[in-house]
Amino acid sequence: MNIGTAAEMSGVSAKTIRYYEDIGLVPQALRRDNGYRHYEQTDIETLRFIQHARRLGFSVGDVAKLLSLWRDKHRASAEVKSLALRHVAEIEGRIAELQSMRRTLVHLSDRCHGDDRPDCPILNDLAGLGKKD
Amino acid sequence: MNIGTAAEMSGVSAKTIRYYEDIGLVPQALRRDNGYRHYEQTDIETLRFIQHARRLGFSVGDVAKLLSLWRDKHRASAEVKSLALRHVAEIEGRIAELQSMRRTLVHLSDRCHGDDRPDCPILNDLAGLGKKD
DNA sequence: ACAAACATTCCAGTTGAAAGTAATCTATGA
DNA sequence: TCATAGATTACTTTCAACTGGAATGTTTGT
Repeated sequence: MNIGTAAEMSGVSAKTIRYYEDIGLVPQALRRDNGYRHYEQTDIETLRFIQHARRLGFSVGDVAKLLSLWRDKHRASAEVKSLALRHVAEIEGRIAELQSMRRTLVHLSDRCHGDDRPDCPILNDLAGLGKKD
Repeated sequence: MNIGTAAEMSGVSAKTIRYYEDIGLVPQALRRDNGYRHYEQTDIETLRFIQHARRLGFSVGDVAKLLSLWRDKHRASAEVKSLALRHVAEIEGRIAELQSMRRTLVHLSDRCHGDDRPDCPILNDLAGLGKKD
């Protein structure tokens, strides 16, 4: 099949498939006589694998590692797990940061009247005038 | 004071202060005879305000709005609150995405032996072979 | 025969928020 | 006096992962 069909079947755009080939994430596709890239079912599976991993937030670099582990039938699952857990830790770090921001903002918003009055704890806090409750 | 001192006192790097001036987030600093930018205590307060808002994840664009609300002594706190709540909603959206990723990854990792065996539910799932429990 | 849909390569641009680099000028302290 | 530190402007580069567009070639359908 051609790249367009591969794109549709994998959920990875044609543009992105070429890009992945470019950066070496996927091997160079075989070419037909007309120069068109040619894809098999196994290529689609690879692209889907990539797509799933990307949706789970793995970086392209991590996806490359996961792909190579996937292809290595003798890999130790420990390696995969460790990569996944490192990623989980990173995600948790980002969540913690965001939650901390959220807590502060919610707290400040709760104490802001949100009406016509100019008095606003949110601005006061940003200005460093926040008083502790 | 010079830009270096202002940077130190505000927590915003000199480079970034110039950048903020460049994009109009802060007004152009007054210049001394030697061409050096000159900062007063009030400028530091502004920079700190910006720094705090940035740390809470507000975009530079939002910070500009917050700054102008801060300067407007007659603003309605409702406007500030609405901006903050919109930002909270955005943060919550990002948190939800990350949590969904995390849940999936933790679930998969839990079922991965993480030893020498090659069998790995994480890779199986990425490959689309995940079985539901 | 001809248009449309699809393919190719190659180069550039996008996003946001800075940080890096270079060349030059000014100030400060031993 | 000279080294060093800090300042200036003006560009360029970074990060990540694509995306857009131009110019051109190929296939498919009517």
